[in-house]
Amino acid sequence: MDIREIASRAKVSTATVSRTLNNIPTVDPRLARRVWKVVNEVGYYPNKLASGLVSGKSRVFGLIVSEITNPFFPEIVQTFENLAVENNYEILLTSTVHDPKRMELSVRRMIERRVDGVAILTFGMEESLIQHLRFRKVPLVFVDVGPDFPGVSNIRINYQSGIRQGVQHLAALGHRQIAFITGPLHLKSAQARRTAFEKSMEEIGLAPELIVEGDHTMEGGMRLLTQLVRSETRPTAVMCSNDMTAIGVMREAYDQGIKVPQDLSLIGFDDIRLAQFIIPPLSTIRMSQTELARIAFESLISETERQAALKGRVDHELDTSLVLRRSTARARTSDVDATAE
Amino acid sequence: MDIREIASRAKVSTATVSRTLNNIPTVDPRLARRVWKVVNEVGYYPNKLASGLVSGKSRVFGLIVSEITNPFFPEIVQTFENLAVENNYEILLTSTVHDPKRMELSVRRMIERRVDGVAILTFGMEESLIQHLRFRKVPLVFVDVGPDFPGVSNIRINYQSGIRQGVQHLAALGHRQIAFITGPLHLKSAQARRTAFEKSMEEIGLAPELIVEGDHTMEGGMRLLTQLVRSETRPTAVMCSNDMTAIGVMREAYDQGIKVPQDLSLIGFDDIRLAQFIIPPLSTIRMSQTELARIAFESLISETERQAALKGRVDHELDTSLVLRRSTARARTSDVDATAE
DNA sequence: ATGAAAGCGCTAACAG
DNA sequence: CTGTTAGCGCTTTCAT
Repeated sequence: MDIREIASRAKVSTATVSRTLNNIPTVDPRLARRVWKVVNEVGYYPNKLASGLVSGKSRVFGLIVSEITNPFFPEIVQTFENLAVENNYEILLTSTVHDPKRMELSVRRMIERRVDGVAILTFGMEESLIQHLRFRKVPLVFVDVGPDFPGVSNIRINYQSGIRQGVQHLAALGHRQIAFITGPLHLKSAQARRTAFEKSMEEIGLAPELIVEGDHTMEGGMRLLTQLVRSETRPTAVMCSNDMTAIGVMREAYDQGIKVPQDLSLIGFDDIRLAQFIIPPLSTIRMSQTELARIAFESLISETERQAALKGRVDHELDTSLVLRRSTARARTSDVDATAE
Repeated sequence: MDIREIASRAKVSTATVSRTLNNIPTVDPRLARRVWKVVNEVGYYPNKLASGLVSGKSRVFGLIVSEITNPFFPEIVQTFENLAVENNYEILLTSTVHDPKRMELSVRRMIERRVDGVAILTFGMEESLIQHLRFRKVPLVFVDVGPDFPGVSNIRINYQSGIRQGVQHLAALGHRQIAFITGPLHLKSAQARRTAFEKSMEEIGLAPELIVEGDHTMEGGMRLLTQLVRSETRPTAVMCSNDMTAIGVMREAYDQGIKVPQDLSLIGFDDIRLAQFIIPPLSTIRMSQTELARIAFESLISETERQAALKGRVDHELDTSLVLRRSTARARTSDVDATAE
């Protein structure tokens, strides 16, 4: 069942069938009706491989993530898919699982399928690979780390806004010994979070001294809590570079009989869904995953539909902000007294 | 840059280029080398839309899930993608978000992109939609609910094995009042779990009386724990039809000052990743998501590569089993005494 | 073993 | 506004 068959049954040309299917407004409504009738009767589904081939538009957007099982991503993928459906696109989902080979393969797969744009949400990507995409004029959108080329856009995260709120919240609760567990510092996003923490502390006259390097995993959080708790100046609150780390901290605290939030206040980062489900619900800095996905998708759409002439690199902004749940509490006054006496 | 360009640069025909790229063994190694050399030099990536169009094989498998953000699915999607990469396929991921329109759209999208097979992991799908796929001879694989057509395979979950282990574990711990929170009973999979529970209880001479209908959400779990706790025969242990429900129970128990596992033993179902992260780590019945994905993928591959003649409906089996963590404990002897006196 | 050539199903000029 | 027609880039007979 192909377009010719429909054309002959509806007694029009294939061009007319194509036009009606694509909602070109210039077709005579009477012919259009005839076409739709046949299309519905025979259950005709146009072949997108064929139309993509000839039109040069596949109507597929690539989405490269680091790991689908990383709780940060499902929400993003879902939102991306929702938007794809609304806009009549498909999504080609690919994960790098932190493997350079796999990353290269991702790019190759995108090109072979002739995607119309790709969102790269891996927090880091080799520049040589990007060139492959740019060479083919595929619109690209990155988070934070996009290189400065025409046609590649960036979503700049405002880490400072949320982290400052977190620090000030803790300070307001009477905390002075506030620790920070970073992410892997080879990631720019992890560096940015640490810097934001340092700045926020200094702003209010606190020394950002209790900073330890984590790895954005639960295991890392567990290990580092142990380390922090043994240090000379034991923190009364800890902020983490992501939620999984905070969850590790919470778990280890539980195992050691340290009560969150009574004995230790805790703030995460990202606001993955899981943050609401754990006990106690985790206060965290939200970096909205649905917003992120939406911005990425819209960037791609607008870049795709723009005339080739005025390809630009647009910077988008995404704010972060504190969402309070139940993992923070006032610093123990007894501690303060003890120090005071 | 197309196959003709490569052919002319390598001084061979396009047919030879095509053959070498597809690893057809009959090409002269000397020619093949020439071709590969040019391909690599110019960075040629064959157009899969074109090859799909002519060969009739898109090398895309559809994967329909109910919701990407449902913690049950990310592991499945990741495994599916891993296997796709290994086998040189892409995955067309679609979610129904419990919306019949969206479900219909999913099927349409699959057909329009000419997928070579589709795995339907939505626990329920209208038969009329399935016909669209079957009409086009697209191999299908379902979980539990696949209709009895040639070319559609089924993965049968053995709910009984794991649920029996759970019940017996609880019984061995001295529990007699064991409640069960079901899923939405319009789902066959939820019914099957309840039935398995009833049977397991009866096997050991316990009456499966404390059964309440949930909805597989955390909120449902919270609500139903409240209800159970107020009932005349208050349970000392509860099993849930899925992990999210169990997490809701745990959360509500925490809020009410009921300690898990000391005051209440709890067992979930699925073994989503989250089960390990919550506090205390949740004991649950594992239905391996990676295994499920692997079986689905392999079913599709083998059905795709089979000669059209011998299309069959293969049934696959997936076992479930108890994984013990820290949400169960011995029933309070004081309670038993109290009842005895 | 290799090449020439005929399409796969569709869109987009172009002509009418 | 509609139809004719020339491809899109590739695979696959069919000859050679």
